[in-house]
Amino acid sequence: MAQEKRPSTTRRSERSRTAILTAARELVSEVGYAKLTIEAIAARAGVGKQTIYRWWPSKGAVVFDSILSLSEGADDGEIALPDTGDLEADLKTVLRATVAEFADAEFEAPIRALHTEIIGDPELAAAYREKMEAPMREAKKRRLRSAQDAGQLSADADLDLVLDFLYSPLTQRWLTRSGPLDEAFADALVDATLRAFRGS
Amino acid sequence: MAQEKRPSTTRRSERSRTAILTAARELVSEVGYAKLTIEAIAARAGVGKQTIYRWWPSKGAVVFDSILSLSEGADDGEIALPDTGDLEADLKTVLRATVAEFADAEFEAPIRALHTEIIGDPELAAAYREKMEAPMREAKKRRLRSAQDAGQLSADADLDLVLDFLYSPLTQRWLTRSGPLDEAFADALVDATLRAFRGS
Amino acid sequence: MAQEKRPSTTRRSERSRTAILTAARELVSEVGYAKLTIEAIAARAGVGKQTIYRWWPSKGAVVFDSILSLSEGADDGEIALPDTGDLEADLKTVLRATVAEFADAEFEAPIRALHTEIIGDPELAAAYREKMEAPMREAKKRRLRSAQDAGQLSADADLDLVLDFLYSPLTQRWLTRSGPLDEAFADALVDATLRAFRGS
Amino acid sequence: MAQEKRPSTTRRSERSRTAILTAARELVSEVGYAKLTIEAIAARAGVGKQTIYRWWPSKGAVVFDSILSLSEGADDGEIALPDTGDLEADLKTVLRATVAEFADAEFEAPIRALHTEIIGDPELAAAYREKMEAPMREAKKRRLRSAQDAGQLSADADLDLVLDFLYSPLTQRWLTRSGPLDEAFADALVDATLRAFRGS
DNA sequence: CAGTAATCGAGACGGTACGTCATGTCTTTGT
DNA sequence: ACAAAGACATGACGTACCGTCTCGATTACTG
Repeated sequence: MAQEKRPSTTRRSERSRTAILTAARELVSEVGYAKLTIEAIAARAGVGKQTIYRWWPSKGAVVFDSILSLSEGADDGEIALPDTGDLEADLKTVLRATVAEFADAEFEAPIRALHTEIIGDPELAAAYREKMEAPMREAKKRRLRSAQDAGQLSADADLDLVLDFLYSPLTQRWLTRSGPLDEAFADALVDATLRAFRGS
Repeated sequence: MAQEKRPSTTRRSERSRTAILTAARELVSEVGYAKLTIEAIAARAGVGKQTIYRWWPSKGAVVFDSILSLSEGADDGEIALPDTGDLEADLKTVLRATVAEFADAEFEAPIRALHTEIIGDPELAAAYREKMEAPMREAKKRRLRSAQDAGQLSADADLDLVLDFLYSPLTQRWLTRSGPLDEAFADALVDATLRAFRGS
Repeated sequence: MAQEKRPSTTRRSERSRTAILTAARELVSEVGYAKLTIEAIAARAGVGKQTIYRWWPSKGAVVFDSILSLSEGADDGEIALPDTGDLEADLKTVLRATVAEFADAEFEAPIRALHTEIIGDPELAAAYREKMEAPMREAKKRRLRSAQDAGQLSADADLDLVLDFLYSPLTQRWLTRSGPLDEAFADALVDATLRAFRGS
Repeated sequence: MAQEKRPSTTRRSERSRTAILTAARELVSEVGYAKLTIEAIAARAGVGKQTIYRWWPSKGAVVFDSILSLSEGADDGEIALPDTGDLEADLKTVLRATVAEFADAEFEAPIRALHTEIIGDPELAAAYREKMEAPMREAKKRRLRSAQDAGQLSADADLDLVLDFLYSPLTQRWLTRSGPLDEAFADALVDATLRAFRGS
């Protein structure tokens, strides 16, 4: 819960915390991030506004935690990407899955909201990278390293760069709705990326 | 001015229009997009609020026009990227220039503001693509086509995809501040992209 | 309207002003001054809170004006007390009327509210004296002067002191509910006061 | 301590009680009654809010007790007004003392606060009369009775009315700041009152 | 002298109202 | 006829207190 300043003397109500996070998630989906208000979250959660202000510094932080709380518990263990030995196939599977996620309004709305806020709030951006992006990025790198060991990827490839090539165009299209976001696109990204970083 | 609903009877005060656009640009730089208000723009411009509401549908549209007005007149003629015959060198020149732009707070702030709004406003996003991105994209494609003719780029390369590879990682890093944005990064993007789409 | 800071450029909505004053009067009677809130007044009047804050500096000022507005128009002409030639009878008539007013909850509540605020707000107290008490006090003094001319009251009696004797015990009993407030009391006040200030 | 509902099993912390009363007195003088808050009293007294709510029913009750506690111990014995045999002189002495009290901000502020609350709270008003006013009023009546015995005051004078004449104008002026509150005024009140109730 | 129960400081809680700010519309005034 | 000025109803902001409610930690009576 990087965004919260939890004091040591935690007399905090777990019931309220959960209700707030749930309300935030629901409301983002229903009215969108721009029209989301602290008052509406408080009302929906059956909570005083002060209880939100006491524990979160901003609307963005609440939404951040509301998303984070979805994957709670799961992130204790390490995330693992499929590893069938066939890098191309595995990457296409993963990117197609990402494409599917971006097509699901339920998942998409809160994350889009988060990205809106991230652009203007460096602190929130840092928290996002640390708590949400980093674990996934590490998992992906593990898969790529395995590919390097198998000679499917150049041994000296900059893995961060590889991931940028795979995911940035996807994310960009999703955020700006600048083009079709389908499996063909995902596949094309994998193909081109592998051409660029294939082992000699 | 795609965002404005200019009536046929244009009795519009050019003085006010300019003052509003200038005030908007200044204020975005000074206080950021999130804290930008119509009232502040009107006050700074010495203009009634109604004069803004009469001609622009939203805060985003004003900012959009305020950016657009910077490059006014220039967009009549065609933009042309350098073409020395050396694709790699030319692309690195161009991407390094983009990196430099993103480092200049004066230029960066309003465009960052615009991106914030674009994420949540599909209409504004379309206007952005049509009025601001498309001309640049076309110019870039012309340069790439020239490279295809010269055999420096695969003849069947999807040029939109090539541009995505070149620019998406750059834009993504800039927006999310997720890593250093320097010339080395620009060069690496060019190198990898060319590896992926080099003519056989 | 001593409490309002009416600017010269009065673009003020008379409809709103009246609605606010009426709502204030009603609410004081209904819930009492202590539980009266600006928000409730605004809601009842169908008015934005800002419209109240724009024109009145405090809750007390609104209530003050709401009372004042009752007697509006009437205070242009001079108020006159009955003058039958019989001072004792006339004073008893007037004091009995005051007693009756204090017994009427509709009239009593707002004035009691005003007194609560007056104790703690010297500025409001001054406005009260100037706008509401002074005209009545003058009218009473005129009657007393007529009595002096008729030799029913000592020529050198301090008329302010006479009025204090007549009204202070009445007001005090009313405010603190420290004793019965009836016609007998009113009569006793007149009798004793006349004994003290009767012409030799 | 009429306002407290002291249980038989008094486990109550005398230290806390005193700290609360002292804090209340100080704060009324510092910020005035209207801006006095339970939270501020608790904070200043180094006491939990509940400790106040446990023992007092209202803010007014705390202030009431805070004033009452000043004169603690003294009220066991009977209060006696000076009795030199000269009623006029004695009354002037006493009323001048009252005038002096009202001029002392330290004494005046809490009592003014109390009066504010008394106007709107009949229960508190009753407690005030019983615990604070009654003993003084009795003492004053004893002095007046002594004057009746000495023939300085009409034998059938209503002593409560006499006291109203002496004190109401004084209290009224003090509360509403409607005029100068000086020794001349005190003397004038005594003179007029004695004229009204002098023995034939 | 231990057990136990009420009281204590502390402060989180669901609320209400505060006074301010900005929205987008409407009205007045000056030019 | 416009535009500046700005009042208006609306509604969210973030803060201050309300009175209630846990929390341990004293504390002082009782068994």
